[in-house]
Amino acid sequence: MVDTIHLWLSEEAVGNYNPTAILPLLEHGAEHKRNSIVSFSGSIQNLKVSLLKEGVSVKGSLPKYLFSDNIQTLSRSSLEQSCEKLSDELKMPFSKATISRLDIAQTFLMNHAPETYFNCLGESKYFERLTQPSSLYYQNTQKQIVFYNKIKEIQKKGIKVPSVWLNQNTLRYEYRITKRVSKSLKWAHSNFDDLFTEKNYMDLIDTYLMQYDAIKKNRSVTFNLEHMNSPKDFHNQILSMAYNQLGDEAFQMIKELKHRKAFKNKEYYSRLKKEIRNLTTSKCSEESELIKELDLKVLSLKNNYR
DNA sequence: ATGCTATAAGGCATCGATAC
DNA sequence: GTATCGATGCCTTATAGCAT
Repeated sequence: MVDTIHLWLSEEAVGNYNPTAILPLLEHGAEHKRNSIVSFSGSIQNLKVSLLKEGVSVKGSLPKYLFSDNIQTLSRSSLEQSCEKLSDELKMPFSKATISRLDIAQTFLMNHAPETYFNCLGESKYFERLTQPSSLYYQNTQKQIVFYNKIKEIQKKGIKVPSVWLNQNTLRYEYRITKRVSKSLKWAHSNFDDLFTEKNYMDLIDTYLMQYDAIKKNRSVTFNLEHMNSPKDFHNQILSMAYNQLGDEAFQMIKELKHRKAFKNKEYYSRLKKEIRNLTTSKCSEESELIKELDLKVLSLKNNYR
């Protein structure tokens, strides 16, 4: 579940903080001097560590740190284990470190090539959708959602593909909170040890699933006599087909209308959009097989609670 | 169906500190 | 020195809920 993390442990939280004593514990240790301010940097395994006068910053992937790859995702107990390992190796209490970035991620084995699923994943409120050749991004200033081909990414980095993934379609879905972690999760604070409680761990999974859910899924619309019981149904199906054909264009048009202040009241724009959403997700449209498969696989994470 | 309002979420400006 | 990053508080916007 949890992949990359950024931790900050302030000098007060450490107690007897002495950067020079910790430096020998790091690999590739180096000293930096700028404007007569001295700091140190180095790493333990894959984690990048900076020792500053004000405190310690640690950045990197926790499952890689604990298991040397991020195929496995961290359970709640292994999260706690990674904290103990880190605290042990650096001899500092990292359970009280604050989290400044948190990535929740999972790799799914799919029936088709990862890229084929991108088209079914439409807009998401508050995010800008950006397509790349082998990845799909949703961005705003504090969060990021990414879908990508995990094997391709591994190969790009020149790492050997793990045997369990050979010849598999690996779709990775990541949800990254890059700013204001505690606010985003609605927690009073976001220290490392806040991740270990059952409630919070479940929060992470819920948030991850909710973000997936919030992405509008593109459906295929076909004229369907089954659900046609009134003239209104007929109209609605025709409308729904038209909107489906327009795709995102309809929403762009509403944006433009809004820019021109075309409607009398500001809430009309969101209501119109909601109407369109309802229409295009109604009975007369059909969920694609691809989305059904992805839905099933992502939502099955609920079973991995705890 | 239409209008008003509260709420919640992200954006933006700013500040202080770090990185280069 | 300047560019960048993270935290914070306030502002703006989208939307849901309620009332007409």
